[in-house]
Amino acid sequence: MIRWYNQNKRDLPWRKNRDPYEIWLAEVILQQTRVDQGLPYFFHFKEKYPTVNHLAKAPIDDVLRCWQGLGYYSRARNLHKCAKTIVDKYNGKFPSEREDLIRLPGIGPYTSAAIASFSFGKKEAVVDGNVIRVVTRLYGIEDDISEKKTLNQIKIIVDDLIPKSIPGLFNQAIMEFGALHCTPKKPSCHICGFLGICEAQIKGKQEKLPYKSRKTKKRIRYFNYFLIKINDKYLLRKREERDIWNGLFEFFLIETKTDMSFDQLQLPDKMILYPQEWKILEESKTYKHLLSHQTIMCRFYKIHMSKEFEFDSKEWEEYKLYSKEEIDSLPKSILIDRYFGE
DNA sequence: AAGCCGGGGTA
DNA sequence: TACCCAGGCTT
Repeated sequence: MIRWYNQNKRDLPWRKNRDPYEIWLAEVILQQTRVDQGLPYFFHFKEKYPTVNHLAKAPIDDVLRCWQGLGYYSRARNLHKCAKTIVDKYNGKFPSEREDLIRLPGIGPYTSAAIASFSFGKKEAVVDGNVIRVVTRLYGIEDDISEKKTLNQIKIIVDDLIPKSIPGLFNQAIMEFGALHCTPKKPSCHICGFLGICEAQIKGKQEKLPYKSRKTKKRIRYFNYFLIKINDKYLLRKREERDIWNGLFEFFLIETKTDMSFDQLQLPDKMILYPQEWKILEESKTYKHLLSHQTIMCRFYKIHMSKEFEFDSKEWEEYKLYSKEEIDSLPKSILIDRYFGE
């Protein structure tokens, strides 16, 4: 495995040194994210926030804006929380023990082992998607990886394999092997050093493993956004409920359970009461925005409002006016950003 | 233990 | 369309 790694490894920036800040930043960015997708974000974060102190001092909206487009935005909020904790409780220095690291926000079983082994040379085995795939194939484990006991079984195997002298190198090697060689589809078995040893390959089951029972079922939601512009400013609010895009900004939203035309929407009372004070200027096409667990069907309506219109009812209280320049600097979903960019 | 949280690449 | 990605948090 290590021989393969030395010959085939990618030249990745966070492998250039053992700085725990860089390792941590890279690992959090790469959670459920491909290296190619995360790479530009890593460079941007490192440039804008050279140390954990810079990151801790930044406003959360700026951090989220830098994170925009990466998804799973709780990662960005926890990244920021963690930076503050490192500065406040650890004097700006990352702890080296896994049991301390795992208590920090956004750092779980994988990331704690990654930082401890890569940065501090600790013998802590990482179990990520790559390791799960490599191990279930090599050992022919057909158990359901949705179950914790299967993951524990994998952990025991890797704990036994990981060498005392070079734990970090081994962790890097097995993950890189999974990412580049032992891939989910069409693994490179024909040129594999484990040919004839790998249980999955011997049985011809390499693409059947790992087996996962859990399937995420999708929910369809209908978003109707109103672009309300007054004196060159737009009405936006920050999403703060337990839902997608927590912490990101959006236009005035009416969500419906079914596909509805504008006439069918339940408009705010003030708009029903004073129909002469507003009108629709434009209706967008329907955008289909795919998330891994939801499908958002979305339409944007440009609404003209008279300057006398009063946003004093409860339905508007979360919303405030922002200039175009301010909106550029605010964190938004890719859906909003794309539409507004047009 | 199960459900939730994004966006993009690939077959 | 379905699955996956250097997972973690909440319930």
